[in-house]
Amino acid sequence: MDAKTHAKLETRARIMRALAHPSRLFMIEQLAGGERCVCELTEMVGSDISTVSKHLSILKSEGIVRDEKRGAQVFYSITDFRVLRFVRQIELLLAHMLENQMKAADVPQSRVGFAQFLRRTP
Amino acid sequence: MDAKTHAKLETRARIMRALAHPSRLFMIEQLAGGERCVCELTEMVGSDISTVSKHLSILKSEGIVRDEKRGAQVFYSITDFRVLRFVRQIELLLAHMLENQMKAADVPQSRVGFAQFLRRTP
DNA sequence: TGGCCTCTTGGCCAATCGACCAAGAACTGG
DNA sequence: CCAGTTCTTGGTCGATTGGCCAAGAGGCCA
Repeated sequence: MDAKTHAKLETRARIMRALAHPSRLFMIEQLAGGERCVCELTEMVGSDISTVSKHLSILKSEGIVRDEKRGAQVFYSITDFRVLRFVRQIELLLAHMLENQMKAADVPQSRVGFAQFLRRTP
Repeated sequence: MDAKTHAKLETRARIMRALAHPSRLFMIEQLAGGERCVCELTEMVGSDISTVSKHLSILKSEGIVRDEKRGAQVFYSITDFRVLRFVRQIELLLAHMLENQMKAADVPQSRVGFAQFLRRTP
């Protein structure tokens, strides 16, 4: 693995890591509906405000969100809504992977459809 | 944040976390070219074989790769190639976010194009 | 069988993460 | 100016991560 390749993968990994936390994903979903100040997000997430602030700074450091100070409040918003499409794709990915697992399981007579499987595992 | 929402986000986050490591992303890229046994991947990554094995088990536990034992070797392969498209999308995302940052920077006379910017920061 | 190869697992350790609290910076309104 | 609100930052602490080594399971072949 040469240095250039490693640098590129390191960058990819940093983005992934920034998105790899439920609270951060939650805030991104909330910001999909428009900008929010830190105290609003704190209320929604339910953690300490300092925790939320740090989560936001992680997202900001990766360029995923942008902040704008207005008075005493700081409003955060999504810089590129494509990131939203990106994180939501995981749902599709999961569905496909589940489907593959079903196939691999080699269910006799294929009596268990994917839809039924999904229904049974909420 | 209700329990159902949290569970869904937790799942998304787990996938992200599994992908949030340079070596794991590297192995996924390598597996794009077809199945590989652990020792081949170890050779490519350059870490200890036990480290590589653990990385693979993380990817496997999230259903991203599949393993098949043949003799003394264990061959890993990608379960759904959509995951490849997914991780590669980060490049596009990054490009768009950089572009946004350029706009936000409010460069006078817009003399610095995005392409030039990219060239200057390898 | 015995030695070799391949891989996984457990143990250990340093580094990082994520939570909260406390302190303080910055703005607002009385 | 002072009190109150909003937010960030530093500190601390337990949990998790990621690396290597050592041990052992399991397959292959002389």
